[in-house]
This record gives sequence, structure tokens and C-alpha cells, in this order.
Amino acid sequence: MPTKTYHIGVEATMEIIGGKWKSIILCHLRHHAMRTGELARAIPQISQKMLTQQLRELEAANIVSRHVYKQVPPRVDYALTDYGESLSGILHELCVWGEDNIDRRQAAGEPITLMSRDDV
Amino acid sequence: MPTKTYHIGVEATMEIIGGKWKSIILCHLRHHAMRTGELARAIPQISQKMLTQQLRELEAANIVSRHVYKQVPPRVDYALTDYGESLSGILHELCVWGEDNIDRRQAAGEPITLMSRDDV
DNA sequence: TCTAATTATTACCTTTTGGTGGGTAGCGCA
DNA sequence: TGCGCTACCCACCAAAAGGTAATAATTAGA
Repeated sequence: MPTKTYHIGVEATMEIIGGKWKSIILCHLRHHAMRTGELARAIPQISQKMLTQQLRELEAANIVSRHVYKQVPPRVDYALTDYGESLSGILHELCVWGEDNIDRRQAAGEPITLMSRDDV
Repeated sequence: MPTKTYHIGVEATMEIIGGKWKSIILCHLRHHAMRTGELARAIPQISQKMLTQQLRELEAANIVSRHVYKQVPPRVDYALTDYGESLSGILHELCVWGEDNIDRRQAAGEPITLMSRDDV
């Protein structure tokens, strides 16, 4: 079986939080567990397909846990695992740095907006 | 003109350090300025095209600076700008978290290897 | 005159990622 | 009977990201 080789730690991290959606999802889950629909509303640009797909991948990496309530209509929610919590500090810093980056770019006259800050 | 809209800070950060290569390049530049060929050797999997393309984008975002020496054969090096340095702490944490992630997965029996740790 | 050295560009192709629109399950309620 | 609610899956398509290989530019030195 082929051994997967990384050359530097950040490669492995990015495999987990990289891509267009994962870090955004995780930043939301940082505060509290959220239901599927709740996440969808918090991230209006995401499609349902992407949302569940990314959640599945985060679950496989043991970063989020999925909790199904036995109800009809169905109720499912997602939360950071204990291991996922170990990313919390980094996620926060990524948010804050991004906010600052947006401020700078605005100050420089770029036409960009930020809808909500870290702790939605 | 269309105003670019972000919904959360991390989106902007990931636009800058996301993708397969940028964070790796930045982790290397964290320690000292490096020449093109030196970076290429440090990141053996990257192609020349990707290397220069990513460096151009980082330059455009004001994260790295490009310094051309008037010599033949050409000599060019890249370094973090002052603003780029503001990412240094985050980059370091991303490296360390990834190293730990790899350790865990190894301990769990996954066939993976890490070639070199943070401070190459 | 020919080659080595270093950085960078271009055209072309493959892979990965993301988006759309449809459909399912199962219970409650008008 | 038929619709709404919630989560989610699938087939198909479009766009973005990344990979390969060939090529340029320039000058020292064999």
C-alpha cells in the first residue's frame, strides 16, 4: 500500500481545513453545535450538496461529530469534536486576520464588504 | 462596479493562503528570504509554473516581495513583506497542528510519513 | 560557436471542485 | 388525498486549479 508522504506539517492541516468551505463551516461551529439548516442559513452562498459533503469529510477526519435525533421531521446537528476544538484558536486567528485584511483593503479603496465579524 | 462581499473573515484569509501551494511557500519563507530555485528544491513536488504563479499572486496580495538582482544568470529572491510577517504566527501554528495530526494518524496505523518538521 | 546556468512564459490537457435540479423518506395536518 | 417539513442523495454539467513540456533570454566561459 502506498505510503502517503507529507513534506511539511501545514500540508496536512490544509488537507483538512482547506477548500472553499471547510474553514467557514468550522468557524461557525466554533461557537456552538448547529443544525444543518442553521448552518445553511449562516452560510447563504453554500449549496446543500457542498454543505453535507464537507461535513462528511470533516466527520471522517474526526473534526466534527454528527448527532441524529430520532424525530420526524429529521433533526441532525453538528459540533466540533474534542480534537476539532484544538483548531479553535487557529480558526479564530484566521478570522481576525481576515477581518483586518478586509479593513486594509477597504482603506486602500477596494470595493469590498464584510457582512459579519468573527463572533456572529 | 461589483462590490466583493465576504460573510466572515476567514474567507478573506483563505483566499490568500488557500490552495495547494501558498501556505507551503509561506511556511518556507517564514524563516528567511529564498531564491526561486531554492524554493523549488524545498518543495520538490511543485512545478515551475505553479511556483511562479503562486508567488505572483502572493506578491499581488502584498504578502511577499520580489527582489531582482541585476546579474546573469538571473538571481531573484522572495521574502515576506512586513505585512506577510503578520501571518507568521498563524503559519507556524498550522505547521505544528499538522505535525501533530500526522503523529496521531500514524499512531492510529495510517501509512503516512512526514519528511521534515516546521523549522527546516 | 556551443553549452551551462537561472528564472520565467506559453500552449495544451487532466483532475478536482463546485453548482443545479431533480428526487426520497416518513410523519403530521388541512 | 395531498402537501409541508427536514435532511440528504444522485446524475449531470461548468468552472477552477493544477500538471507537462517546450521555449526564451542573457552572458560567462570552454
